[in-house]
Amino acid sequence: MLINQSYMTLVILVKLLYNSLIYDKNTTKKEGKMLNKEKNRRKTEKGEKTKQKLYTAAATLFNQHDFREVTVDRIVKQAGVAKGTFYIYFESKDALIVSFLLDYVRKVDIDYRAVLDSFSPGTSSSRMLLGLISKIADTLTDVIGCTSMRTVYKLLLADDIDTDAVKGYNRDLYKIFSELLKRGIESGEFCDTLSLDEMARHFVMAIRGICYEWCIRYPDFDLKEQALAHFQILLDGIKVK
Amino acid sequence: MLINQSYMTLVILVKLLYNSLIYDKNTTKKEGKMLNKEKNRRKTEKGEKTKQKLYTAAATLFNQHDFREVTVDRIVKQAGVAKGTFYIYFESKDALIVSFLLDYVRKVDIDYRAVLDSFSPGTSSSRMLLGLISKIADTLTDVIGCTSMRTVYKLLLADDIDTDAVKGYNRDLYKIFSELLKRGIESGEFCDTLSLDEMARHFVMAIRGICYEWCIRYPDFDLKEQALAHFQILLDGIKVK
DNA sequence: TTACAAACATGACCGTAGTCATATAAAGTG
DNA sequence: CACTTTATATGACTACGGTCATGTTTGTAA
Repeated sequence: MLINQSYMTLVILVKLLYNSLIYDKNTTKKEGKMLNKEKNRRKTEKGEKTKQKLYTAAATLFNQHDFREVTVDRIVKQAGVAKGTFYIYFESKDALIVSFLLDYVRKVDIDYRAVLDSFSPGTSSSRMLLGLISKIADTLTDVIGCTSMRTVYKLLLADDIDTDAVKGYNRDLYKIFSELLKRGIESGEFCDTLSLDEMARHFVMAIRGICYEWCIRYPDFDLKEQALAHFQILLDGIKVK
Repeated sequence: MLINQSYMTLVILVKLLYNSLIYDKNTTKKEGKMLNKEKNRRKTEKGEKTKQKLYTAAATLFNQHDFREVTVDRIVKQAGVAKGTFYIYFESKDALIVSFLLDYVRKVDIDYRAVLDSFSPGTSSSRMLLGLISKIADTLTDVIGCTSMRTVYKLLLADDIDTDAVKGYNRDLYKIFSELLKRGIESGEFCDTLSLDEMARHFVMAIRGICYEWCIRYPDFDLKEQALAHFQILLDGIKVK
């Protein structure tokens, strides 16, 4: 349902959506303590192995069933460990899902610059931006899928995610847009009444609004088509008249 | 926390967000059957009374505590009925929350036309639209509140909401935008490269994107300011050059 | 070796949303 | 009236996410 590796393209959008959303108990906890001698590596490795067992079990199940259908009990049973053990390595089921989605995204992630570079140098910034949007839409539709995005959006709204983590959640896409916008302003294509930062922020907001709409209206909503039309308006709004 | 009636303004946005999202088991079930003689009204009234007891109990608790803190057990205890009874009248706890929010919104809702009519006849459509956005932002910030909006957005993403219900969720705001856009096009202020329908759709999407951002970045996000800036861009994008 | 701390593991246990077989009472029907 | 149907009500029960006191293994240091 989720894995569909053949489609190679970029997934900036999703990546940024999870960025620093990941609060991996294990990693965080160890960061400060595991730089001891080599001796206790055996201890650590055992834990790491258990964590991996849990993760693998979960991943297997996630690929076969809906997130909701995969219970923690099933995961621990499949992994052959006790339930309590799960919570040694993962903050919550949600945290594991986020972790899983992030890993998945990493696999299909490629350098967005490759996409931008594929355009001939003379291409207008608008065109490049629309090209990027197009790619993102394709990836979301064909690789990530609506179900996963839904989960992401729900998790982002979860109360138990610390504010700081959320704040930096979209640095990446933000940066890309920022660069493209800068290019457009410098070439005199876009006007600079708004600061780069603000413009980029609005673009990120827009793309999330569209994605959200897609999530709740799926399948009666053509993400790519709507996204392109929407950004066309936004671009017209910032173009030099 | 939620009730703050002194602030009288419109809440189209939220209203539309729930519209037809409400699947009230009782009402739906009865619609086809309760048009019998007057005799069975006593039966119905008893049920209606129980439902009211539950609703009132829930409302009381919701006004004192967070939605999450108000458990179904607490509600039925306060109402003095058994747990199973709750599920006769409400599909789920979420459904009740949605119902509650909708009712709440109805209370603070006023005719949006009053707002639009408050502008002098010569006012540009852009200006009116921005005025509307401004009002909506105020209402969301001061009356509805971020917590409730968060809940709404989460519920919209819930898997167990039937697609049909979601589809028509934004008719109202859609209509308002549509009218304003029509006015703008007729006066030659906006260009008509896109159909009215599509333009309105994009506006609705935009406002939800901004609200979503507000929900996850709260309190470090000025909804009104950002919304106005965003719509300024969109308006520039559809203005006749 | 002994003692102790830290990592690792366990499963009984809890709170909560939601279900269901069962029961009762009211309304319709003949 | 008796009989059936249907709305109403119940609370024990299940499923699931998450917790915690307790126990076990492993590494370290006296």
